[in-house]
Amino acid sequence: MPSTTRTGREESRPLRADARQNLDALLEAAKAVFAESGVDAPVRAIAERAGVGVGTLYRHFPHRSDLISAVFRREMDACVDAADEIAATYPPGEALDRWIMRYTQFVATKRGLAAALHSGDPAYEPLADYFSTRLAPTADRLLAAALASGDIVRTADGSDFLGGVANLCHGGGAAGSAGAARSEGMVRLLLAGLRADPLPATLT
Amino acid sequence: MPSTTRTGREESRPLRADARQNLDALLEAAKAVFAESGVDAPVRAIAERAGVGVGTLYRHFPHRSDLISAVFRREMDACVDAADEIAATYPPGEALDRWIMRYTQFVATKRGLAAALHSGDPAYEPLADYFSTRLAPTADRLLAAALASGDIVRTADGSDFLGGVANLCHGGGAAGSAGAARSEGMVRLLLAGLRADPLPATLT
Amino acid sequence: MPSTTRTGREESRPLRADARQNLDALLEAAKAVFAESGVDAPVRAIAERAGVGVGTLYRHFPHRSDLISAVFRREMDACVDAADEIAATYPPGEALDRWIMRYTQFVATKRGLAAALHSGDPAYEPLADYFSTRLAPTADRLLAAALASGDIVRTADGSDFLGGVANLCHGGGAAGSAGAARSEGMVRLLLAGLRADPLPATLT
Amino acid sequence: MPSTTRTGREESRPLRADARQNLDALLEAAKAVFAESGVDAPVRAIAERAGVGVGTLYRHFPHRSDLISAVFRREMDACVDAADEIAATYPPGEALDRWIMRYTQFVATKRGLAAALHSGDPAYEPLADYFSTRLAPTADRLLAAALASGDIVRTADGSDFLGGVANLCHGGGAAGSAGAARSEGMVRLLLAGLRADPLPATLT
DNA sequence: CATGAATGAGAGTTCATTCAT
DNA sequence: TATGAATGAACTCTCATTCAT
Repeated sequence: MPSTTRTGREESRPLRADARQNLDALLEAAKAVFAESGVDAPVRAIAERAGVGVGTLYRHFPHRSDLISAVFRREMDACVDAADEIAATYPPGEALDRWIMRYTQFVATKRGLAAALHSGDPAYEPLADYFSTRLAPTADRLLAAALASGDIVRTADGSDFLGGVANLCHGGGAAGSAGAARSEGMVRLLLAGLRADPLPATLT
Repeated sequence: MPSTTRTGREESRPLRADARQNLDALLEAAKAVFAESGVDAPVRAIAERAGVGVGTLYRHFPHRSDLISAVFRREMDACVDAADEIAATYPPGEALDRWIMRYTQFVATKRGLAAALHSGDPAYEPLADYFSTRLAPTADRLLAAALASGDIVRTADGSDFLGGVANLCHGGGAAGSAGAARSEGMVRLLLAGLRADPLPATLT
Repeated sequence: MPSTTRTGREESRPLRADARQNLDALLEAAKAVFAESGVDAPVRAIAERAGVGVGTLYRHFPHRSDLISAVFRREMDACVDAADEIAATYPPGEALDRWIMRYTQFVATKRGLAAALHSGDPAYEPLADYFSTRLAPTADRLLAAALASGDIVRTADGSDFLGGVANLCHGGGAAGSAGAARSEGMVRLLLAGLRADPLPATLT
Repeated sequence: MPSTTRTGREESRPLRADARQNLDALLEAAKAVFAESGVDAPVRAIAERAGVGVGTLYRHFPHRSDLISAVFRREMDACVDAADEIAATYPPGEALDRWIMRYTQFVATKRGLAAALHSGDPAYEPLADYFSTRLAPTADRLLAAALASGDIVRTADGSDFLGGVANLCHGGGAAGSAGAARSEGMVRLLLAGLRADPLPATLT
């Protein structure tokens, strides 16, 4: 990998201190701007918020998708990390519920995450891969545990389930607290669906 | 229902035959383009697809929201109309399920519908009103009937429920049939949630 | 002249009654719209105000300049006609002043008249010709009489003088009554200039 | 006076050399285009003439009025500066005449200046203010001096007088040298008006 | 003749991206 | 390396003019 291009994904050598600072500032700024205006927000808004020039942004993140990926990955990591603690603290069913709620917090400020993942744009494949590699298995694990314990009676693909939850949260963020409450209700209903038994033939 | 659907502002004078044709072509084109590229697609793309000049589009639909509203309203009408027949044919629970599935077909190609409804842009209020006036009561009715019959044991606000279903379907359309299958599974799970009993305290 | 094109300028045969009515309505509407929005006002605004379709406007006045000319000519005629009466009633100097003031009324609502006349666009030549043939000689006559009587001590080319007065009135109309008062003061000063004697060498 | 005239909003940081060049090119181009086609000339025409992209124009002058103001202000400054020298060289009456003639040179290529000033558009208030603050007092000063010396026997509001002179010059530029001569004659007549004594009651 | 629907060139404006400094 | 000025494609919208009805 040449030293001139760095996507923020692989780092071949330590960044200079100031470069590191800029990168952090950019990630913070991007997170905030994405939450406010969605992932299609003007590049300039992000650079300004980070206090750097747009050129610097492009140096670190040649494509918009690189920035999006980097931002979301950081938070995916935090979300995944929370799963262990939750699983250790609560019984399987409750752990599932609680982690999903934790996940909704992550997803709440990610306007456009689902759209990006499903856009078909190959630029987002790394992000989708990361999702599949980290978040989906976590969901699978919690689902399996809850099913094994009998806390739920039906399961779903972790990736699909998380995708659904993410979708349910969208618009919710935009519409203020009332929208958030609506979203939460729907997520609860989805979780309830895992406990419904028996099910009419229509839904099988 | 008369066969003439116009710009949303009822006019008393009949349209000229060619104008009527253009209007239909525009609605068809808009529907297709919206499905492909979302409701923010360039105006020109729609006009070109309809085989008319942009001026013609603007004559019929001065604001983008007028076009969006017109397109969506036509299909909302069809969707609502389907409810009566379904309700007359199937027992309440199954009727609910079937109608929701019918609704997912409507929603599948409506990228941006939810975003528009929640955008807060006053231009979309008529559309939101139409949703509240036509679709939401239909859902409420079917939910109430299913609850009364015992086919479901819990209910939800019709508007919220439809919003949730719509959200679950997004991206599904974009990701091809696999995505559609995923969406459908999640919608089924949401419908299952209405049948879950008892529920753990966490989800109450 | 073929019967299919009629510029409003020459009329080879009597117009049908309804055509005549439309033409009058158009001239009235154009006058009003020109006064409000200047001679570059949208064609449609004029047609709508006249209660006719734009096609009708174009039938009578194929070019914008035709309409402008027709409108202005009517009022030029009225203005010229007023000169006789004024000249018969007042001494030469006062007659000049009073007629110029009458002329300012005509010019006040003619935003863009001067611009049109000086645009160099050959389409306005007929209008300029009309101006030279009717208004300018009237001014020349009154100026000559006032000079002969000694009421003024210096004269100017009638066409130039009227052009100057017209220019002085512009912007005045736009700025409301305060602007009109300013314009009037400047016109008075110009008229005063005809009485200044002797003049410093610089101004000769 | 520093040689750097910018967008009208004073900025503390020095412009980059190339930016500075572009800015100058834009001002030159705008001046030329305004003179040729008036202040409503297409933005693109100005950018092209300056050899820059439209984006560059918008960067320096977000609103058309900013560009107009910048162009006109440069020349207003030059015109005002000329007054001191003229006043120091000639007797009051002649100084007035000569400066007004200098002013007509400024105004000759400013199609639309008066219209802009009187448009009522708040965007032009800064320009109008500049006019009132710089040009009008200069005229007032010269008028007062000439009146005090007896070179003229009547005065006028400096702002009104300059406005009148500006109006007299319009169209003059467009109509070539003949038009310019006509305009000049009228301006001389206006200046003569300040010397007319006594005046008939009609003009008082 | 009258109508007004359709056309499409053209104007304004934004913003992703490049690259000179 | 960092900056932000410059670029220009892309988009929205208006309106003069034509022509089918």
